[in-house]
Amino acid sequence: MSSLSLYDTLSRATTPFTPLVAGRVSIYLCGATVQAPPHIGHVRSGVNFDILRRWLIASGYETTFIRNVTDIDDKILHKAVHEEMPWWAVAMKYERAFTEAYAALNVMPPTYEPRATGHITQMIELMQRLIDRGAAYAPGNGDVYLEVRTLTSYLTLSRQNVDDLQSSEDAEETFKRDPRDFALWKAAKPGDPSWPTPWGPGRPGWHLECSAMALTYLGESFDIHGGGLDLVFPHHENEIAQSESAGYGFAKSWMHNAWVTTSGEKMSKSLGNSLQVEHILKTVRGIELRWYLGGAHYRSMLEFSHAALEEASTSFRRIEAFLYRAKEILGDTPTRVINETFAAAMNDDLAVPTALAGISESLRLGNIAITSDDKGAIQKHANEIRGALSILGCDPFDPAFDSANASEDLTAALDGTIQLVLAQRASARDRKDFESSDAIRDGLLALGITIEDTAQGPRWSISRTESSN
RNA sequence: GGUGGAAUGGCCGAGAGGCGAGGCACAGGACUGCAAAUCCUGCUACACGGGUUCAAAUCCCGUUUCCACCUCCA
Repeated sequence: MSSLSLYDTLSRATTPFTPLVAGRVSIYLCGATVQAPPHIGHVRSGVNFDILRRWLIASGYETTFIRNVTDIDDKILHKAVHEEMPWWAVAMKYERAFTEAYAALNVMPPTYEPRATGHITQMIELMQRLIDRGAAYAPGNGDVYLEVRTLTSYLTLSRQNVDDLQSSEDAEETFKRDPRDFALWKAAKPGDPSWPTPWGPGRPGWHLECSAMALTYLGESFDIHGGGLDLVFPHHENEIAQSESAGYGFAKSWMHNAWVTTSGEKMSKSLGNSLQVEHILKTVRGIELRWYLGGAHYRSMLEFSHAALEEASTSFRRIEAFLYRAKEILGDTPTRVINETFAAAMNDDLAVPTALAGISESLRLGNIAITSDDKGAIQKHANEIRGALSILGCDPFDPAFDSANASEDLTAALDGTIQLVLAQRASARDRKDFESSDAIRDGLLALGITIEDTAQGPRWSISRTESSN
C-alpha cells in the first residue's frame, strides 16, 4: 500500500507526509471571517480540508482539527453599522449561516472551533512576548505593531522581497516605524468594541488570532496549516512572522485550496447572492453540491457553471442509484471498503479526480454484476464505491444525508401503496393493455414516482422534485 | 513593477517523455410491448512558434491570451 504525500506551499513540492508525532496529525484551518453569508467558494475550502481530514482518519491517524471563527474585524464592524445590529449579533448570525452550510455539505465539525474574541488573553500574552523579544512595539497610541524589518526571514511562503511590496497609501498617517509593519492590535476608536490591554483599550488586528489560537490548541508547532490561496499573503506570512518571532516552530507544512471562479474570475468581485450556498441548495442537494465542489483537485481552479453542477448531480445520482439497487439485491447496506486504486490516488496529494475514474470503473463493473446477478461482485463493488464515497463525504447511507431512515414508517406505507398500484399495472400488462399500464406509470411519474421495469420486476423511486431556480 | 497560477476534444475535467484517465452530451447497437435503467461501440484533444529527443500534451527557449496576490478575501 502506498503512503501519503502532500503538496506543501512552503517548499513548493509534493513530499511524503510525516507527522511530528507518530500516528497523530494536528491541523489548523483558517475558517470564516463571519461578515457575510457563505458562498460556494467558502465551503469549497471546508470540503477540501474535510476530505483531507477524512483521509487522514481512514489512514489511521488520530487527528486534531482546529478551524477558527474570526468574529471581530473591520468588515464585521462596518456590517454592524449597515445592518443596524450590534457587531456581535452580526458575527453570530453569519457564524450560524456557515455552520448550517457546513452541515448541509456534511463537513465534519472541527475538533474545536475557537472564536477570536474568546482568546484576547492569549493574544495579549503573545504580544507581550513579542515586545519582550524586540519583535513588536507599542508606539503609545494604543496600537501594537510587528516590526517587519527585524525579522530574519519574512515572506518565505509567498517568496516575495520586502522591498517589492507596494506600500499602502495611508502609511504616513500611522504610527508605524515602517510602512510594511502590520498591526497586531488596534487602538479603540470611539464606538468600537474594545478590550483592556497594557497598551490601552483596543481590539485585535487581523492576523494575531490565528497565531494565538493555534498555539493554544495545537502547541508551539503542528503539522499542517491550511486555508484559501488568497491567504498566503498577507495573512499566513504574518502568522508566520508573529509565531516565529515569538520563538515557536509553528506550521510544519502549508496547504492552500484554489478558488471557485465565475467567468474566469474570483468570486468575491462581482458576487450577487446567486452563488451563496443557501441559494445553490435550492437547485441541488447538499450531497450533490459537495460532489461537485470536492470533485475537482483542491489546487485547481473550479470554474463554476450551473451546467457543470447539473452534470455532477447527474453522475452522482447514477452512483447513488447503483448503491441503492445493490442494497435491495443484497438485502443489506454495503460496507465501506477502501481499495488500492482509490488509496493510491488519495495518497498522491489527494488526487480526487483520478480516484473518481476508479469509482467509474467500479460502477461499470458493479452494474454488469447486477445484470449477471453475480452477488459476490455486486457486494465487492458496492463496498468499494461506498468506501470511496465515505472519504469524499458523499456516502448516501451517511445519516447526514440518508433521509430515508428518518421516515421508515412512511416509506413502508408508501411502498405498500405503490405495490398495490403496481399489481394493477402488472395485470394490465399481462392483458397486453399497455394503454392502461402506461397510464399508471405516467400517473405515478406525475406524482414524482419513477417506475422502472427491471429483470427483478418493477422498481420504484422518488424522483427529485425540481424546485428550479 | 514584484510573485505565482492557467490555456487539453461539443462541454467538464485528470495526467506530466512512449502504452487512448474518467465523466457529461451526442450517434449507433443490445435489452424492452414501449419507456426508464444498464451494457457495448463510435467521436480522440493538449494556446502559438521554435528547439532537445529514437519518441514531447509532458522537457527547454520564446510568444499570445487570461487570472490571482502585492496589508484586513476561502
